[in-house]
Amino acid sequence: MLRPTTKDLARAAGVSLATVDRVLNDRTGVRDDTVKRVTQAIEAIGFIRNLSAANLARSRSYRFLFLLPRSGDQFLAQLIARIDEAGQALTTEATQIAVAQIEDEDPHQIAATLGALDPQQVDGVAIMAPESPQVRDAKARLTERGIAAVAFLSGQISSGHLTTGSEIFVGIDNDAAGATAGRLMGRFSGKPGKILVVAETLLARDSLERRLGFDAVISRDYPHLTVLPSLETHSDPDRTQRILTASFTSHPDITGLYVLASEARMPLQRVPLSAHPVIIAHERTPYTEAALQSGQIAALITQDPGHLVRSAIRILRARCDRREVLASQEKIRIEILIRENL
Amino acid sequence: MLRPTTKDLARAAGVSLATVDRVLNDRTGVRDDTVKRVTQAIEAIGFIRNLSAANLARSRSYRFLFLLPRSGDQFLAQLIARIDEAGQALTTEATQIAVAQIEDEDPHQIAATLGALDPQQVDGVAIMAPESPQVRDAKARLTERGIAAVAFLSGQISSGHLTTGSEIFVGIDNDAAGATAGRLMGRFSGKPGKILVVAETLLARDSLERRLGFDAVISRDYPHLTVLPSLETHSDPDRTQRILTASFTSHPDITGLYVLASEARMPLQRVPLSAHPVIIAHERTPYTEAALQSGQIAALITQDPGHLVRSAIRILRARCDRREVLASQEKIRIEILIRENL
DNA sequence: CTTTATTTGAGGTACGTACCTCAAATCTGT
DNA sequence: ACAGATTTGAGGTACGTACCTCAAATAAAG
Repeated sequence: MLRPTTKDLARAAGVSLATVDRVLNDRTGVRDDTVKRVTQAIEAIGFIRNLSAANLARSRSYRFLFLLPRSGDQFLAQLIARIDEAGQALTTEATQIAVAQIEDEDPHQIAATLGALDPQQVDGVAIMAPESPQVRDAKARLTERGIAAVAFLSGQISSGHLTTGSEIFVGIDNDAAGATAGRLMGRFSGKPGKILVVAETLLARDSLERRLGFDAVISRDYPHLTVLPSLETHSDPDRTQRILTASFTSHPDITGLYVLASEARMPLQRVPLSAHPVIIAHERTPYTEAALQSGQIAALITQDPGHLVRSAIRILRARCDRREVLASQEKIRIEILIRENL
Repeated sequence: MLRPTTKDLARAAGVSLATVDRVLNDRTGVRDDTVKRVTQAIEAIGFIRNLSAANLARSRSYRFLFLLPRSGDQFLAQLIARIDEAGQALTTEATQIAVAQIEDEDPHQIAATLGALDPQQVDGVAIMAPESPQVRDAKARLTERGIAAVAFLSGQISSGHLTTGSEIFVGIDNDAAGATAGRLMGRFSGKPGKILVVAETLLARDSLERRLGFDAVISRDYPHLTVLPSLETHSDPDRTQRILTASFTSHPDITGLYVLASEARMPLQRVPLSAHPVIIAHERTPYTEAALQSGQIAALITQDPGHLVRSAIRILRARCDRREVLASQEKIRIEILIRENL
């Protein structure tokens, strides 16, 4: 038996096609008990709306926007590449993907950009922006105006939960990611020593959470290792050079280096050749990949940009269709990359 | 501007809708130069066939079959669960998924099952069966009869390639998976010692390849570790008990245990409490997951069953639609699982 | 230049759903 | 029981494509 159609549903509910249509599309002017009869019939015959046909009929298309920061590293470039790729692949399915980049330092501009989005032109937004009251507010108003939204990679209220209320977050649990790095650092480090932690900035919530997860594991299970206070590069080569040289000089017993940020290129180039620390970094980029291949980096903790992008898109589509998402499919894995499983 | 339709295409090519239809659907009775005019117009205006509408019009549905072995462990159970889940999720998209289990020991029965498939009733098959001439033959004939096929998890001609000719394989590179296990074993093992390798059987190609990859890394980079000859459990508890006890007795310096098969439950229960080897196993099951949580297992090398299933389905669909697949999206990752990134 | 074969065009129906209009049926309050 | 409002039904058109038929146009053969 084929899937029941609206016709079958009308017959089963003992109403006309027009009424079925009214119920299915939340139109007014249907008595409550008639609605109930139809919804019961839906259950009874297992009616499932044919979304393809529906989208065809209303000539609907999904227009999604990825709102990304302007300043970015290779990881951001990867993301954009994956977004474009997904956009290509989805033209078949009436889905258009656009990317907009904004200054990440200015919450007001982000909020303004979100506020200026026209529901007539955009159906959903994936927002990669640091959490702030303005942004949260703007996001809430987006939903009111019928634009779907997901927090993309940053901006989550707290780690460890896929959703906070109706908020959806696409990305990994950064605390767990840090713990993963910590565990590997512990297992890879045979002898006692100090561990240097380098970040671009500790203002970013994700870096902070990773550091916390990292410390928790090291201090609990690897007492022979000491984690030094985080160094912040602020994306400044000179500064990076200075603080790293100073650290390696004052701590000759550095046996590990943990790079919190995705931009591992700069710190790694500054590591003295004499020291051979166990290096663990985040995110896969052409540079970190090469460093992993060459043996300079021991392991990478990553999240697959392709998965991130596709997950965000699936969630936005589900939101637009008022469908539930399969949470199990949307959990982004914390991946461990070594030379052998690149 | 919206996506061009067949009407736009007809206008652009200077032909009628009927002719466009003839060209698009490979019907006979169109002059070569007319075909060329249409195909050129397709390029020129960037026409993309609306697959939803096409499938609606021909009321097409995709019916796929997963052919799995009968005898199986928890990993197989996971696979089946994911297949059912995917089937649920895809009812929206006119895709039906069925599972059939056959005796894995008998290539003839597998070939016979494949041969008996009716193109009227099945559009594609994902085959999880050991490689054999009969099966390969039957698979070739499937394609001739218009049924799409992918090798699922086993049966690949050789590792390291996604495709061999037009053959598609869904699964990980087992040699690399073994190498990954080897690298972790090496890094996790501080002091010299012997490593025990346990498999269900070494007749299975995947176990063999994993072992080779494992050995290569250990012998090249970790000379202080010695890998003992593989032990085969043959799924026999008594035998497992016997050979493991014997091994731990005759080699008191066993510092590592590598479990090749997905069924790690039996060997792990037989490891003497006195020994505290670094244990690395394959596949995530309720049992291995618990062992990872408790700290008995140091790391798991896995492939995500959900990804495997969805990849197979995507490939089968693409085959049916005569589309190309995005290779980058279909590469199954070799995942490393530790307690922190479960 | 016919005759025949091949190629093309015009038009229709269908898929399952959305959305519209108008008339008919049913329910309100009095 | 009636006017008025509300609810329902019947029917149509549309989305983009597939697939069918029949006639008209064109090409190849005699």
